[in-house]
Amino acid sequence: MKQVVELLRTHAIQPSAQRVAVANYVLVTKEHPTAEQVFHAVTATFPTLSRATVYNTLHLFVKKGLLKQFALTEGVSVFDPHVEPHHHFVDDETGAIVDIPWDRIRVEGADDLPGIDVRDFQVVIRGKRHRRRTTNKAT
Amino acid sequence: MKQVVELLRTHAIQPSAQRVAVANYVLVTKEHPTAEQVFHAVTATFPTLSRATVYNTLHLFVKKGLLKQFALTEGVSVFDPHVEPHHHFVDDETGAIVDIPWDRIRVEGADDLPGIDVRDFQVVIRGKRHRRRTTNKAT
DNA sequence: AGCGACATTTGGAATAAGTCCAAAGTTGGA
DNA sequence: TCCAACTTTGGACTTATTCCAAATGTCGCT
Ligand SMILES: [Mn+2]
Ligand SMILES: [Mn+2]
Ligand SMILES: [Zn+2]
Ligand SMILES: [Zn+2]
Repeated sequence: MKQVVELLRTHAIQPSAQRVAVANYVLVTKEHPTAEQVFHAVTATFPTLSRATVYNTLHLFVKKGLLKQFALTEGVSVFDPHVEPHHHFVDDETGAIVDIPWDRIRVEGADDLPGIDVRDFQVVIRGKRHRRRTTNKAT
Repeated sequence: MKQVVELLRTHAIQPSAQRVAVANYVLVTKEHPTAEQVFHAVTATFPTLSRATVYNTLHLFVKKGLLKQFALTEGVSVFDPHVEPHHHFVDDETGAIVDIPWDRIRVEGADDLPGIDVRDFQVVIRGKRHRRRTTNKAT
C-alpha cells in the first residue's frame, strides 16, 4: 500500500522494501505480535527478510513513535501499533492480548503520585474469556 | 528466622535449608527481584545454592501462593512477596519497581467487561522519580 | 553513467533468561 | 536401619534477543 510509504516518510524513516513489508503487517494488525510473529507473517510475502532486520525495523518504529513495545507475558515483548493510551486484557488461557478502550475504565489518582513524574499508565487485566457464545454473529 | 519455617510448613512446603534461605530473602524483600537477583542475594549466605534450585523454589512459592511473578520489563520476570492486590510504578531510568497501595488509585469498570472473567487487574505506571528531595542534608 | 559516502540488510555468532535432565544427596517414617 | 519419595545439583539445552562485520543498496554529485 502506498499510504504506508508516506507514513514512513512523514516519520523520517527511509521506506526500504523490507521496512514497507514489515510496516504493512505490524502497523495494521489488531493483534499484539511478538517479533517472531512479525517475522513469520512478513516472510510469507518477503521470503528473504532476515530476523535481524525485523528487530531493527521494529525498534526503529518504536523509536519513531509508530509502535509501542511492552512486556505483558514473561519471556517475550509484543508490539502494538495502537499508540494512543488504552488498556489491555490478557487471556490467561491463550495468551491473547486484547485492547480495552481508554474510556471504558475510569482511573483516578494514577497521575498524581508524590515524587513521581508519570509519563504513562494503563490498566492490565488478566482472566479468561467467557465460554464462546453459540453460533451467532458478533456485534 | 523460625517464622519462615512455620510459614513454609503452613503452605505445605518442606522447609529444606535451601528453601528457607531463599524464603528469608524473597519473602521479606520490599523490592521486586529477578531470579538472578535472588540467586546473588542468597548465595552470599548460602554459597552452594544452585541456580536451578532458585528457579525451582521461586516457582514452588508462586504455586503455593507465597509469591507473585510478573513481567513489567522486557526480558525478565520479577517476584513479589506482596501478594495482595496493589499497583506498580516502574521507574524508566533505573528500572526500579515500586508498590502503589491498592486504595491510592480508584479504578472503575475494570472488572465488568463483557465476555471477560476478570481474575485480577492492576494499574502499571511508568515515569521517573522527581529529583531527589534531600530534606536536611546538603550534597 | 560512475563514484563515494552513507544507510540498510544479512547470516551467523554471542548473550541472557529460563528450562530440562539424569545423577547424587537428603529425609521421614515404617 | 532402610528405603521410597523428595530435593538439589551442574550442565546441557532452548528461546528470545543483541551484536557484528561483510555485503548490498541509495543518493547526490560530477
Ligand atoms: Mn498464603
Ligand atoms: Mn531472553
Ligand atoms: Zn494494545
Ligand atoms: Zn509489588
